[in-house]
Amino acid sequence: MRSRTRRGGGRPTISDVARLAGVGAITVSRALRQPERVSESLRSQIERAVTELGYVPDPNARALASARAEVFGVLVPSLTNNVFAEVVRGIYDSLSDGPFRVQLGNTHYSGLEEERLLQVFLSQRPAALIVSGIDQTRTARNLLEKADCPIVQIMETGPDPIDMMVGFSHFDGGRAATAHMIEAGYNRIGFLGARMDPRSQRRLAGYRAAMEAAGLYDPRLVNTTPVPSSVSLGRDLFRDALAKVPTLDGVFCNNDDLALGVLFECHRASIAVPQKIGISGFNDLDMMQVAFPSVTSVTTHRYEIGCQAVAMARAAIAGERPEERVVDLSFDLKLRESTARR
Amino acid sequence: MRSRTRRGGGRPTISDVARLAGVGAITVSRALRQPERVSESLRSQIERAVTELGYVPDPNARALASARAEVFGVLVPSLTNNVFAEVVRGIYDSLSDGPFRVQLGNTHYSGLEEERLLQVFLSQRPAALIVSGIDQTRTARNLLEKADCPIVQIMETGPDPIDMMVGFSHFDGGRAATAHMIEAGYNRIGFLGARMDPRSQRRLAGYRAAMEAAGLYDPRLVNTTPVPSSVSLGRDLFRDALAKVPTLDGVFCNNDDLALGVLFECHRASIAVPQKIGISGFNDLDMMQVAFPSVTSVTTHRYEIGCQAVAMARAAIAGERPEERVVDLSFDLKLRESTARR
DNA sequence: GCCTGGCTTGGTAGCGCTACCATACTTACG
DNA sequence: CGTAAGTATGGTAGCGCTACCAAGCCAGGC
Repeated sequence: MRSRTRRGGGRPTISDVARLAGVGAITVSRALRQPERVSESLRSQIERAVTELGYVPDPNARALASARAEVFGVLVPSLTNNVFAEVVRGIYDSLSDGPFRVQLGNTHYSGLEEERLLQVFLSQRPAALIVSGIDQTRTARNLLEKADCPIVQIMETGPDPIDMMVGFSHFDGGRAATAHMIEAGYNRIGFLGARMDPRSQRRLAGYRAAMEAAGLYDPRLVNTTPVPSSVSLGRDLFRDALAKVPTLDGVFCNNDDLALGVLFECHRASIAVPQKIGISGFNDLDMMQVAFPSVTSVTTHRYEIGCQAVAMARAAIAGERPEERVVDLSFDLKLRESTARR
Repeated sequence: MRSRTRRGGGRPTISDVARLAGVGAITVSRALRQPERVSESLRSQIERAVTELGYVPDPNARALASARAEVFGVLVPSLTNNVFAEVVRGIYDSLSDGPFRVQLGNTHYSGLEEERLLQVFLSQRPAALIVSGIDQTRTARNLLEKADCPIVQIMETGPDPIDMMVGFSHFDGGRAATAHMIEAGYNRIGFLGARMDPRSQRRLAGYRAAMEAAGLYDPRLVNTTPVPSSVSLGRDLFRDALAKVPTLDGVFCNNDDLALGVLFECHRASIAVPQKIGISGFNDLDMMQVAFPSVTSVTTHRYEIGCQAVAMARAAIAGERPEERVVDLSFDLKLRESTARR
């Protein structure tokens, strides 16, 4: 184990390549990083030597020498939440054609954990940082402002970006879905919310704005819990809501998991959807349009958020900082059977 | 942008700490990595200096000097598949108390991509490697065998581990679910499979074994596609299966997404579950027990697989290589309403 | 013919850390 | 009291790479 033979286990180094190609080490370095700055003939010689030796540059040595690691630090609050999984997938896919690696951190929705991970990430001098949300703690924000690399805040847009932002308005999403339900003829629309992170809070605020605008707001309609979201939680929250407000005729759910739980519970209790109860979700997972009845939801462009964040960061790294520092990718309200009362 | 002021932007180095604490740099290094080898008094002096300067070691310099990065390389075929998301979560959670970072790679179910990522990961000299599946290409296997770090193959068990293994038998899982359906009185049980990666193939083999043992196997019952799994695909495959074999009275689905699609389609087409059609899934996502009717599925201990893989790798790094190199975490068949024909 | 400026190439000196060895000081033992 | 075998600390020499600067070469303009 860990044989620690000095000389790194015999892996070829840049000097080995240089010797074989009959050039200086620095020329090999250049040929690999900026091929256009090396003459055609030397370049092909070097390429041959690289292939022959199976040379792969050591990213650690590279990072140390250049005081910059080819790493994108990515901080998300959850690894299993499909929304963030999609964002992360977008990031990975967008980065796969370049030299950059991804360093993924799971904050578990904790500001403290975010600060800790930021410290760890920053110690590597990443090429860019992508962080979720716009509600960083004071300390985290300070760390980010001092970091000399591009920063992209994702998932939400808002005023006062640290550097760049890609997302959409959760408030508007919540309001649009709720307004649609009101228009569809529902009056006693409950709000079901799990976890209640800042984005959930803003969806709730959007719900409230729509309800108040229609003169329908009633705090007894709001059902939230700090517990993480799940399908079973959706069922439970719905049962509670119905017990508390028997006249309930619709629910706007914080996310699709909850909405699915509501839908199943309606099936089980033989509550007609959309006649007796209307259901709207948030995020528009694939299953929402397959469900029976299909479920109204707010499509969020999460994969695209990941791609866009990477694109902006890469532009900034290349010195072409985008003019628009805040990009709003918006959302689409998908109207489906679950709210088609009339 | 990338100011590249030599001297790394003024971050304190180990020498700064050493100077402030009035000790040698190497003693600081030791105090941080093996505190027990430094005297009480010096240690507290050093700790004070570290705090005062806000010193954070540079992992790149550390990796370069010690020829070993404190990184766990993790290769999974998908980031959005809940199964792997859970595994990855287990890995992250288990690693969060130590010095190790995680380097995650998405192979997109491609052997070639796996080889490429392995090259990239290996160039960092990771502390350990966790790879999904047991069907690595010849090249990938060679790379792994030559890598001088612990290797854990996860998700499946099988003969001939490269180093260590944690998983379960997909064949047995598929057979158990199918056998249960047969016992429950279903005869014309279809197999619905998406993606058909090696693990899906083995679940199919398990299905086939159970069907053949009962004298019920009929190739026309098998419906597979290389297309990635989704709820809508489950619906489509089910429709096809039913069109092809109108006497179909049950389906064993490759995974829960497909099963959910089948369930919704049954609702939509007013096909009674479990009377007319029995449904069994695989993986047991949270929603399966909430669904109406609740859906029989095979619980796989994916979070635990991640934890166990890390535990074994860490033991190996510490020189305490576990005696059992192959750990089978098995599965649980959860019998629910969707197969309760009688 | 000489100088200027652009291009290509190479040498030197680290980046921040740790492996290895050396040194001082201690304790145990004959 | 001398020696062996620890224990605690420090110095030196890199790890493999790149930033910075220097140098050589050519073309073009005076």
